[in-house]
Amino acid sequence: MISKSKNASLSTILPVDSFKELTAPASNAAKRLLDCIFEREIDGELVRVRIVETEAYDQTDAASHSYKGRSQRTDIMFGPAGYLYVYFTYGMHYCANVVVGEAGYGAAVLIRAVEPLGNEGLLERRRGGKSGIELTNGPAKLCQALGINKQLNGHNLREAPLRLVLAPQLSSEAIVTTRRVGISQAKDVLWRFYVKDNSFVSVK
DNA sequence: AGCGGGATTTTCT
DNA sequence: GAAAATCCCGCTT
Repeated sequence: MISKSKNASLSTILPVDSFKELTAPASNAAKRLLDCIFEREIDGELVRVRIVETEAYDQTDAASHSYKGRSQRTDIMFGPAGYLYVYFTYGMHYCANVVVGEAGYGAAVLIRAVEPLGNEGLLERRRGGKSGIELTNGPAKLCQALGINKQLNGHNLREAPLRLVLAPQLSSEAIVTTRRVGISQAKDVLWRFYVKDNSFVSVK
């Protein structure tokens, strides 16, 4: 039971929701998420990975699932920041996004690549024997490696079995900005970001 | 090293 | 009915 102190201010008692830093536009949050950590519990084991490549998608952007408004599929994108949006694509693959921005604004950041921080044996098994950068250097690859599927759509990233832990903002000199991958609308928008010189980045 | 096709389901027109 | 925020394999240079 937490008792209320007479003297302590409210801000020292209540935990700060760090996900409020994931503000719109989605491009802002996409840069903010570089270098941040996912902690995934799977098969009773813990795997930590570092985000090294992201893409921004928001409702002002023709390439975004949220562009044409809320639907059954995109509903989670219009919720508050800090939840997972998982979609299925090309008949085979899942892709993972972090919902960003205020509730009511449809925005999310696609996680395109992560760098494993230990326990790579588990990832290798889930990836059918692949190893090294092939474990997680693509949006569907990292979902397979981390066991992310539609069951985790709408998951709160403050909770097990998949937590997002924010790291300090990466310096702008360490971030490369480019066009997004695999889209046909809004091709020239520079909303893809990755950690400079990181070998896990999917497309250089 | 680069190109082409197949896998296979959700979503919207 | 077609396209899709992809990946992998096999064939050709």
